[in-house]
Amino acid sequence: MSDEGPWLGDAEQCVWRQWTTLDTLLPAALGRQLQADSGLSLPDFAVLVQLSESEAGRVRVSELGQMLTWEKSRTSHHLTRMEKRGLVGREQCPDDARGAFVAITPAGREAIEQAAPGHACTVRRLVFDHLTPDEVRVLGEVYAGVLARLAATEQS
Amino acid sequence: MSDEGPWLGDAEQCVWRQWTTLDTLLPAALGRQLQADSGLSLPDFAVLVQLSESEAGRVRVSELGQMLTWEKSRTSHHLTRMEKRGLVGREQCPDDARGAFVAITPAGREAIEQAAPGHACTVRRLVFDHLTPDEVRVLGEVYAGVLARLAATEQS
DNA sequence: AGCGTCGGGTTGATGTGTCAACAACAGTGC
DNA sequence: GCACTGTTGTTGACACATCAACCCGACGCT
Repeated sequence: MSDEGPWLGDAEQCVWRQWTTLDTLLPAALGRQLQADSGLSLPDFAVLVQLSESEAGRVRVSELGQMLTWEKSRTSHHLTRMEKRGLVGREQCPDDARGAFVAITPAGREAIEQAAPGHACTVRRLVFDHLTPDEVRVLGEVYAGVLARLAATEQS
Repeated sequence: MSDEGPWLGDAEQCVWRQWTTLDTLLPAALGRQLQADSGLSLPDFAVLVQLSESEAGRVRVSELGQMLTWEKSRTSHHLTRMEKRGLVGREQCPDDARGAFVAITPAGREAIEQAAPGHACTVRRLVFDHLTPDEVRVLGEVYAGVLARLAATEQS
């Protein structure tokens, strides 16, 4: 286990393939359900969650990017698409003339309120309903560790 | 836990956000390393792994799609891009005139042999080096369960 | 043979994500 | 005031992913 060569051990190899497969299939399945159910994509949903949880339903664009851990250009592009569909709107920032707010629109709020229960249910059905509290705890610890190492790598 | 409402519990909610964040950051980090190191993308690498592990370095296109759990059009589009860069080649199938083989080229083999150690090392550094065998085991069980439920959902 | 259906694979349109370059403003120091 | 630097956000070009539509050869039927 964890020997010197560059390669992964058998068990690790196996888990890693499951990991990448899941990375392909799970977002695809969740996205299809969400799309069919409410016309939202998974990224749309993530944006609307953050906005609807925020004070006055609006946040600075960069702040939204940090909450989602999205690159700034990804954020900008996606907001442009969502704005075109009337889910969010951009507003000027009084304090900082180069900045901007994104605000959820009534249509956006309605979309997410209609979409959320079904989405949460799908997540539970596919993932959490069959997990023990202990497994959830281990997942949380493992993910926290990987995220910490990622953060350490980024800033170097 | 796992009560009646459609929502996730606190611990589950937290793990789910970690999960989606990881889904954003981990492939991005791995992809950047791979790209900088060898000019390959993560999907390129996945294709080349399958091909280099296959007999004679070639497989049917649909078989490759199944190994990667990719949609057929994704497979086709990606092979077209890789073919343009000389990493793989398409060959006719003698048994079935509508079918096709993909084969790894010498350039493709060289690319993956040069890229693999660094990639494996990054995966170990970010993920596996800090995991106990027990955590790896739990991950495997959890992922297997989710994959099974996904498979069950697909065909319904 | 002729016909209908299925399956393998490609294509085009569109949505999504990344990088590099840029425009515009803020903050600091002179 | 003026340059310098850092930050906010947008844009364009390109890689990647999905869906629906399609082509064409295989297979089964009569």
